[in-house]
Amino acid sequence: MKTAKRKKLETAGWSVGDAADVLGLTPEEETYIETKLALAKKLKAVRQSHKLSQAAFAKRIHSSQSRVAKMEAGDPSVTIDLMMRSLFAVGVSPKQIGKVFSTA
Amino acid sequence: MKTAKRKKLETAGWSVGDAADVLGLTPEEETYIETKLALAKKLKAVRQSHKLSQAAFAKRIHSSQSRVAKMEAGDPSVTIDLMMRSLFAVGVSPKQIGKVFSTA
DNA sequence: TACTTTAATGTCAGATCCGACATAAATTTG
DNA sequence: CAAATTTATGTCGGATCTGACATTAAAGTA
Repeated sequence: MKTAKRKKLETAGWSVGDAADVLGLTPEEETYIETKLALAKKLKAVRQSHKLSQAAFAKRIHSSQSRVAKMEAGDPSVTIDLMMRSLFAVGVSPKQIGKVFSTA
Repeated sequence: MKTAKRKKLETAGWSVGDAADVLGLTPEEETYIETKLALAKKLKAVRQSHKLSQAAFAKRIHSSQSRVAKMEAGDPSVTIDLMMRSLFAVGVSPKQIGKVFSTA
């Protein structure tokens, strides 16, 4: 099943650059996952730079610890939408997010 | 109601830069909407550059004409997620999308 | 080591989103 | 102008996402 495949891929410890070439994912799926992982990384970096636990960060963005963990893991159950809204909520600008994509 | 307010704002012909200051939206809501409108604009530009009708474009991205119209209008019922996946589906790279954000 | 804090994983009900359809409005074309 | 094409708007069932909770695993501390 496709979702399972994705999950496996995402949680298996791939670094941001290399999710691409592995299994039968379409190019757009690969790109989507890479983008998500790049945002996940940014999210974690921002949280840590504020010296917040996942629980504290969750409170800040009106979410829950478990969902923050899933965001940072690039879990299939979280959307880019939520990640971007979370970044906005802690003051990261679209321009800064743009840089994340340029790196992806 | 908040959603209605958003809809009104988005469909009232605001240009990309100035959704910000109007009604009782939180800064992150404003940023979210601005980002969405920037993506909407990009989506329309890409579609037109390919000389495709919304219907033809929809077929290309496995969606429907009505949803494409809503995407290009920045309708509250569409997410940034869908817009980005649509852009990926027609070959726009994350880097190119990054530029869109830098402009937002 | 035991204790504390933090992070990861699974699940679920309610909320939101999506494609599709119908239909109306607008635009283009002949 | 009328016909054809394209775009806009409203709605809805099914699919997906979200916050919350429970539980476990891991990391830090005394």
